[in-house]
Amino acid sequence: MGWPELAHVVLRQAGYKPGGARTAVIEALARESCCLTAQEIHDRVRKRRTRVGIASVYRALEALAELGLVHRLELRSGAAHYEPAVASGDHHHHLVCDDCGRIEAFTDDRLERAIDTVSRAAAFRIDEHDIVLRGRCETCAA
Amino acid sequence: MGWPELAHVVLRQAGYKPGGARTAVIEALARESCCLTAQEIHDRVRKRRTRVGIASVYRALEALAELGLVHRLELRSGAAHYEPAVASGDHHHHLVCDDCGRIEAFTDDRLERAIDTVSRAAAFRIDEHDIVLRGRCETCAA
DNA sequence: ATACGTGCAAAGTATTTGCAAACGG
DNA sequence: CCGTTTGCAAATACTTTGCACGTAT
Repeated sequence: MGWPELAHVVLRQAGYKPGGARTAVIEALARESCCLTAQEIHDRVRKRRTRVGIASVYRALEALAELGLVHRLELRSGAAHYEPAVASGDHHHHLVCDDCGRIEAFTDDRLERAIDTVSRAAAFRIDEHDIVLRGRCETCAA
Repeated sequence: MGWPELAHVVLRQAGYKPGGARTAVIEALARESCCLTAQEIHDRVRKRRTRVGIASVYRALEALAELGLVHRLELRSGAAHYEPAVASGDHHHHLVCDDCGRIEAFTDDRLERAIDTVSRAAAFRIDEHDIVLRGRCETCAA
């Protein structure tokens, strides 16, 4: 089962009824699986379906984030970024260029294990983690 | 040399002239070294010095962040949080309760080493990293 | 004297909310 | 039918900016 199907199942189980706007948001997220802002999602959705309000995009993203289906990232660019939260496999984190804003994904097992250990030892019941490395990309460093 | 003194030296070297508002912001940050919002800093500064504009607080924080003297954290609470960036020693990260918003600091050497390794291997020239673990605090988990 | 720092008010931007109409079961 | 979802517009919250005045060198 792909992520969009999973999203629909989980939403239904949580008592949400299917609606055009939310479905379109899910499809847009599935199509480009990394770091879209609400505006970017809105733009993409509008290309396929006219008359979609940005408020509906925000509402859809809020519901999806609440259910753990999308991951919300604060990358300091002013607007939040959203991406599908995949159960396992391509769990990743981000590099951000402070100069040009370029965003790149990376994965690292050792880092992940260290995070797991800390999470288990913590007083909080941890169920999510955000890691962002900042600096300059190859181009901007030159 | 403590952090406030360091901040003044670095600011002067960068061409900034001393001014009352910025000095007050530095003192406020030094007094409570973890996670204050611009509003909270403004409130604290006003208790000691009347007639300080929130704009000056933001301007001071921007200058300090630019010079690497304060660390800016996006914790999803709506407002950004700021804290002194200490060279070494008590470099730390944060646990955030998604329910009540409680913020707690933690440190972990193994995690830090893993981050260092990833940073060195990355294509970007990394000079900063943000790590946030999210979940429920002891109280809210119950 | 000159340029930078500051307070205030206004503007800007991302996000949320209220409400009536459209929609789906 | 009935409650949920949606689009639109207005409201909100945080942050930035413009400008005249104060302040330090």
